[in-house]
Amino acid sequence: MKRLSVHERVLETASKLFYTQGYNQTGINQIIQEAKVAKASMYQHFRSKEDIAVAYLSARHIMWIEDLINFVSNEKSNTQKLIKSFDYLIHWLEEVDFRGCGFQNIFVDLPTDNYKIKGQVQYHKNELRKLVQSLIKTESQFSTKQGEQIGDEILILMEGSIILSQIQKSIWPIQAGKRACQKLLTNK
Amino acid sequence: MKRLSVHERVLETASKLFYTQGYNQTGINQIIQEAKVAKASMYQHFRSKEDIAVAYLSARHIMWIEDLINFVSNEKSNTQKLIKSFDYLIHWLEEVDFRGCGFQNIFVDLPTDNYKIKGQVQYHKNELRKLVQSLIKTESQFSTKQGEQIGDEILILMEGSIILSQIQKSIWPIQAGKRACQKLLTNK
Amino acid sequence: MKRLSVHERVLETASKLFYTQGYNQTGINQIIQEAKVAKASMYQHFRSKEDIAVAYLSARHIMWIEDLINFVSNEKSNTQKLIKSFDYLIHWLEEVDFRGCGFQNIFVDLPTDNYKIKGQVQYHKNELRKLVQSLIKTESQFSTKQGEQIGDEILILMEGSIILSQIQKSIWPIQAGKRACQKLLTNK
Amino acid sequence: MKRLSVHERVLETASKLFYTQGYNQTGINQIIQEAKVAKASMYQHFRSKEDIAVAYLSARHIMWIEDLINFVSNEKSNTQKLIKSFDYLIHWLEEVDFRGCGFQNIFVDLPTDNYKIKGQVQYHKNELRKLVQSLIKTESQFSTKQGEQIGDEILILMEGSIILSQIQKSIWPIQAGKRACQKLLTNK
DNA sequence: TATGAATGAGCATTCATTCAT
DNA sequence: AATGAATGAATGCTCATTCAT
Repeated sequence: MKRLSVHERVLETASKLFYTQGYNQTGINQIIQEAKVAKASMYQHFRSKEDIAVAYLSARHIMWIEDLINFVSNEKSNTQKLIKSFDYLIHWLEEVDFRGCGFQNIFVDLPTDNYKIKGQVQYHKNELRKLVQSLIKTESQFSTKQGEQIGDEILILMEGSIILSQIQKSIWPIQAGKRACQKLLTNK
Repeated sequence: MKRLSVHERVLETASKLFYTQGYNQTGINQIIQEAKVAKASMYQHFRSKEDIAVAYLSARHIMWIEDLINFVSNEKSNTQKLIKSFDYLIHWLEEVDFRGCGFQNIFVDLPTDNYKIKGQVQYHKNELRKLVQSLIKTESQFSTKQGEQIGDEILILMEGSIILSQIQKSIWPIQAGKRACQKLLTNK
Repeated sequence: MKRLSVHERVLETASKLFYTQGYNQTGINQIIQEAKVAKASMYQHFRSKEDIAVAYLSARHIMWIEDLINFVSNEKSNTQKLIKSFDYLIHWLEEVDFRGCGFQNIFVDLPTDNYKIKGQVQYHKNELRKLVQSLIKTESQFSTKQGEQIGDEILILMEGSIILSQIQKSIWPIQAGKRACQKLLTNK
Repeated sequence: MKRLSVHERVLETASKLFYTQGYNQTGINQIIQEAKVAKASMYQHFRSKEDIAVAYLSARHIMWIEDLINFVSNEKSNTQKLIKSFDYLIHWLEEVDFRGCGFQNIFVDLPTDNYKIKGQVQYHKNELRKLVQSLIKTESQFSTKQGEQIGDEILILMEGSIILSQIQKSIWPIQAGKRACQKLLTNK
């Protein structure tokens, strides 16, 4: 009566655990136990714990960006979409009890030379940067240069909102981020 | 010819290692080895690894805030001091090869119930918040409410600058933070 | 476009690996991977890793003895053939970078009760013994008893030459064996 | 009521197991279980299984050479001592049920790049070579060159006797070795 | 106060083999 | 005849902590 494949169950379970408990706090044993999979079965699908993390981040990237785009899709202007992005953060982070960004979280307590996982994180943040910049660029009130700069500034607000809301377990940092975003986009 | 006490040597070594390698990446054995202290001696001064972390964060808080205040002390206005704060971030993070914020870093991959360490981090970020707000408040151009809000927005910029410069191993996120800070402080 | 059967490919691959890497150093997975055979297919042809080893030794025995006989076939007398045997050892062991005797090698780090494999090794060494003795027996200068004894002595020299050349990764032990063989055969 | 230290118990147990079962057949778990030592205690005394093997070989070398010298010490001439050496092999190998040479045995099924252990084996065999040659050299009937050569030939006989007696689980290979040794030493 | 020795529980990973199709 | 998926048991090793002196 198993509906999901081993691969799916492992990835799903690991994703949940990596995100909610942290990467270092999650052992292989817990993953296979909760995924109801034999250890060797798991290792047939993933070469290492690191590889599971890469798959987790890869999938999370796609979903997260998709959800964000979806969440702001009803806004008329790109300016409004950017501002609405902070409502997305609120919506998301409240739901997960302010567990913060899975990408940030996994990045900061990794051995220095773990390039695979770190690379995934960098890729995700780069893609987010591109997305934000693409939304800005079409706004006629900014020059290309101005647009790029404001894009980065909004990115910083997003990252800061996420990490501080996690530490303070509160919504206010995201609200502050949103306010600042509005000011940057509307005050020329 | 040991000049420092056991307590000091452990704390100093652990601090360096926790910050540069990460908390979970640093084992008790490495600490005592590099501190040249017997294991049981260490445990006589610190009940647990967790306790060392608390002491580390406690000391780091004082130093960090002090350094920041010091760095901006030559600026004439508080507005200038706030903007200069981002130069402090640049100065500091370049020096440590963009290792990010020791408080953020330790917070995000901890067992859920580790309130001691998490509390220290929250305390530090709260104190930073107070500091920023105190600098804003005396600026006559803002109402109390406005000042509090802008303070939080700048805080978000700081946190975002730090974490993103860590992920991207680059200075640009801090520069973006600084630009945004300037806009927020000067555009009313 | 597979030219060889599953059975052949497994046996060939395993033989190469067992000999060059060692039996315990070679896993089933490496065998099936390099043989490009599905695991279950392999197990349809061989009940166990042990069985593959038996087949490997069995085939190796035939080939090795054949090669030896061939190598010395141009010598006129049996005495000359026996001495030439040591040149065979040199020729062979240099080629395989002094990897030693596949039979000796597999014998010595096996579970005590692995009679199947050990039996194959014993069989091979017995056949070699018979071969050496048969070459001696027709030499008129020795009595039957003398011949048997000298045969065993030469056998010892062969075994010692092989194992010591492996440990020392050098040709000199085989040369010493050859010298001793000559003395035994010519000094009555 | 433990009379032996952890270090001693581990080394003693491991030595027994490595020799009687083989290196690859012996797991860390069996060692600590039989030595009645906690795993982490063991790892405080030995960095790795490999290191235990090195210590085992190192101790075994000293003991084995000592025993050999002792066994032949009553013989009058060095020639007699060399011949008596084969009685030592018989005495020893019968006692251990023809388990062969611990050095040979560990050498042949090791990963190619295990230089630490292989180095110990080479060292041991080199020392044995020196010992045999030193016994030969003082025998006036041989020139230096002749002595060196005969020394190596006897060495080959020893190695061959040991490995073949192990495979055949019999005394005859050692007796053959002894006979050949006698011939080499007495027939000029 | 200081310490070397010891520990149990846990880590990620690999093993040869079998099952279901 | 052939195979991809799955498995339980074992591998060597590291963890933060405590004990005995």
